[in-house]
Amino acid sequence: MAVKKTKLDEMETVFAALADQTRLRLLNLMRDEEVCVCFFTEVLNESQPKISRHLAYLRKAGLVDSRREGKWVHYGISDRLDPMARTVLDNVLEWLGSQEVMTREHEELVAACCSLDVPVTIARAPKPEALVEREEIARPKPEPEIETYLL
Amino acid sequence: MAVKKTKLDEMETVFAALADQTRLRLLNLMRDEEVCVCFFTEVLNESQPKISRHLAYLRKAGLVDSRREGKWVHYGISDRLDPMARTVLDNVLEWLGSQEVMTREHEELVAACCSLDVPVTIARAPKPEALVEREEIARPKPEPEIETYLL
DNA sequence: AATTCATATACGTATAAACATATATGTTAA
DNA sequence: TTAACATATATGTTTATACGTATATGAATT
Repeated sequence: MAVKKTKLDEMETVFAALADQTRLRLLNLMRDEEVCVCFFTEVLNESQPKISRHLAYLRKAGLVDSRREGKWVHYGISDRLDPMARTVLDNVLEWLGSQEVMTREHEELVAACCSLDVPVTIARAPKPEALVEREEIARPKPEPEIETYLL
Repeated sequence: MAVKKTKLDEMETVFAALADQTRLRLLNLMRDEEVCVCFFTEVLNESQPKISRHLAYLRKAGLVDSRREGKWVHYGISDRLDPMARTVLDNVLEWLGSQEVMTREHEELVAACCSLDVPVTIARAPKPEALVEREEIARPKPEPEIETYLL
């Protein structure tokens, strides 16, 4: 016997999910696309259980979806949101994006994806595709050309 | 020694304020203009202390302002909101307005302002101006004409 | 000044939520 | 099968929050 969830219930749920700074920071990082848990943990410099718990909260609230890829789990903003919730979430991301501190954290994520010198915890983790592409565009790898020349 | 409030703090505060159904219902009623506390209590059919407490929460969060007029106190949406918060709140009101239950509650407020047969608790309370004007436009009073005719 | 009316706040209780630490669970490699 | 890696969940503690009931506070009337 499922309890019917009203729109007001949904509103309360969505705003409760947004009423926490750690969760806002998580949403900021996954603004462009899904991100692996280990990257959240690394960039936000928070404990793994804490990050995991907040991600679970966001998922239960319906704001994000998760996908497992072997040992790795990715979280991204849900593409099945109620239009109203989607609008509010867009507002949130814009508000976050207007803050230098949040912009900097997102840049740290980008840096973590592009840098070759990263902690072992994320060294082998699957990187967000869009950010990896940015790497290839911004920094063409010199190694392949050198090797080809030697051959 | 005031603690400096960051934008992330403000976001958390705003969304925490929105994360309660009673408070959402209150915002819905004051969407057009300020409303006297007694009308909130009457229309939402909730206890006075409960209403008062939630209004205080909204005021502390900066979403609403209050104004005393003798024995009566009016609450309305603040006109000094951060633009980002304002955008979110506008979308909240739109989300609320899309719900039949919320539309009906707002209509109850209008009815309470226009009806001549109301509980003594709000019979003498100052009515929201915009809604009163709507009364004059929508329902011209027949009594004044009858009285004038008798005279 | 006492009384009435309108609203704010106090008090006690129950529930929810955030957190650090510990541990369980799921996947992969050896 | 065991061990390593990545993530989810359990546990105990602290803090915040919502609520009903009671009371205090502020304004107006008598």
